[in-house]
Amino acid sequence: MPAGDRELKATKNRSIKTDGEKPLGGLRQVAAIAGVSTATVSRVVNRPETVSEALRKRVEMVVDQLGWIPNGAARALSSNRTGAIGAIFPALALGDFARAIDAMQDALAERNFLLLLARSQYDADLEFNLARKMVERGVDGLVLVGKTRTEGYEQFLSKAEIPYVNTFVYDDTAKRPCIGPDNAQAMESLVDYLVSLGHKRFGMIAQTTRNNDRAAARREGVRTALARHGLAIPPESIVEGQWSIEEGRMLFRRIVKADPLPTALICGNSLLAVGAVLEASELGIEIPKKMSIVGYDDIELMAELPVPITTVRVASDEVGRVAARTIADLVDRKPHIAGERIPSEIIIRASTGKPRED
Amino acid sequence: MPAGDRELKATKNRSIKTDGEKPLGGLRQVAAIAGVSTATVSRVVNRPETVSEALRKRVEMVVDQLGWIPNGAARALSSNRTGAIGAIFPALALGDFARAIDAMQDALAERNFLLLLARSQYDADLEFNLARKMVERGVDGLVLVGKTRTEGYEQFLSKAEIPYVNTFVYDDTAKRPCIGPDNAQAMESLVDYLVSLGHKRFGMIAQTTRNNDRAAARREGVRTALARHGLAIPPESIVEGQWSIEEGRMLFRRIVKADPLPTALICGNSLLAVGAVLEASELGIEIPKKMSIVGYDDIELMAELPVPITTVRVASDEVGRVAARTIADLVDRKPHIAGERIPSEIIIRASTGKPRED
DNA sequence: CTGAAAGCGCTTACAG
DNA sequence: CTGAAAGCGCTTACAG
Repeated sequence: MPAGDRELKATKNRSIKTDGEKPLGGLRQVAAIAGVSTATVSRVVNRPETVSEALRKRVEMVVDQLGWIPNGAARALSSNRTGAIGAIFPALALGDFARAIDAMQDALAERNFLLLLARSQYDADLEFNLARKMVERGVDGLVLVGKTRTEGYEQFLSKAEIPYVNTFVYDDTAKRPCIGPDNAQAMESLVDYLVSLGHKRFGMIAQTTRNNDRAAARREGVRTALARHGLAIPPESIVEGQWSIEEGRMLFRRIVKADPLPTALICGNSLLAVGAVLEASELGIEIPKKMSIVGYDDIELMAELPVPITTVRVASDEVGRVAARTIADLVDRKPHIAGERIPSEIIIRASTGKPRED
Repeated sequence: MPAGDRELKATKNRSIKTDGEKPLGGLRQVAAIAGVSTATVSRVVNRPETVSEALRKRVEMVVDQLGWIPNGAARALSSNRTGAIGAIFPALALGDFARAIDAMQDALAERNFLLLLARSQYDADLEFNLARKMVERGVDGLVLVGKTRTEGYEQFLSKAEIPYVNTFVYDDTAKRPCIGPDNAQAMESLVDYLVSLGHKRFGMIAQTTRNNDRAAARREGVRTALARHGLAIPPESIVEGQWSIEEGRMLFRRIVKADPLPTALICGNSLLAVGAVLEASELGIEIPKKMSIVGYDDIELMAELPVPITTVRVASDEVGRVAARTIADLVDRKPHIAGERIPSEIIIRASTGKPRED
């Protein structure tokens, strides 16, 4: 019956049975074999509770037997929902981010979202680009880091009407939910702690603040707290790097050129602190006897070095969990929080102590 | 003209001008404003070279002005292509994987694919699940780690007709392209090197081989090479862990209970090696004078410790780059390689030397 | 080079 | 609880 086949192909295929040579495929085949409408199959898959027990079982059997996997594109096109959340992080392997990502993926899975990750390398253009691609490809929401972006980027996000949250920053005046520590406050506490030990001469190996409002806030926090105590870091005792041990070492060699030497050195992140401590030991500068050193972000290594390093620990897994919950709520149009200040604490280890007397 | 509106809505909307209150939106609106067909707009976006200069410019202006972003779901549904490659890694922050991921994302972007990442925590069920979700959501291809999977998983992949590559393993007999180092061979070389220094008593802090055929191959490589030299590791000198400094420390304490002490200790990965070296220094065991220690996978830290650690360095960025190229070729139905053996080398540092004489 | 129109595989009001 | 059918927003033979 070639003529019949033609017609099947040309008009909408309405046959219930699939005896022809053209396999139906997909949901329609499932419906045909189960002897139900495509609507019913769809309901069984998406809202099984709305379907009678008998039909549900029949359809589920056929689905299993055929190994049918719904076509996500078709589903997304008709439901206007992809089930995916995109997240763009500056880096995936840095301590804080890695912990947040792990927690976020699990939390999103519980809400039945798939997490799609990309890394932007602290490159604003690349981030914008990735966001465009993700939106274009189809994500229901976005998890971003920081709250500072170009106007074009902001406009794009609002024009695309895509929900998003800002992470690793906290700001209760922001338009979008911010979920993160109070970066400035965390550093102020750290400075207060050092001042309470008696330190007056500070140095800093800062993390570059380019495309990084968290680092900028932390730097500002240091400045504020010192000013509150009537202190300041002399220009020659501030250097700037990114995030590697090697850099920490190199910059530490610059720091020790200052005379008088700072008694306390604040490092902008964990790797810079590790580098500084390792270089100090190589130079025979005893830590903390000659100098106290602190970092930011707690990675395992900091606790394991011969001189464990005092640092700020952010509950990054909580950042990930709350971000997941919030973006899922936004997408599901459920009530959601306006933001959350994630706690951070100072982990005191052996790299800090009273200043030397000289 | 409410009746007109009704009709616009009920029948297919064919009006060229968009004066009604219902905005057209999307590609159709672009077409209407530019005064061309939707086919032309689609061509301008996807294959601009097939469209005349004049029309192309006109359409591009409208696209820019409207800020139109194509709907990925619709595009995927009609073109049967999503433009995304999914990658599932056991972890995203481990040295080798992190480097591969970075290189892969960039290489895929050049081929106009978006990389979507997920991490499986060395959990076979979770990985299968993530693969299902990715396929269901829509990816054109998959990058996986290792070559061992359950039959169900294999069947799913072939049934879904989704191209994929295996990474961090090399096997020229495998059905799918394998792109990675020869794990066994790498370890054999490392053992040969240690033997050439004169070592005869070995210990091992192995990485668990559960859901990890790379670790299994490396362990087998150690066994093979030792056997070739008529050597073997006594059971009490083999312990097993995952990948943390803390574990490396703890397991090292088990290793040093053996009598006689091994003169050379092989660690299954970088963090275990770091832990071992740090613990040795804490126990006052001089490295390499009392014991040589080696690791696998070269992370920055290994070069920066007081005693830099000899290890195997895999060109992981090359793994990422070649994997990207291969999966893109597969998806684009271009000629592709059958696999590639990625080079690895032994990086000799201060943690290895001649065995002690006792 | 360009357009008219079918169709990709689902979901979802709507009606019963 | 279930089904018939429209429609989601693109791409792509096909025809000119």
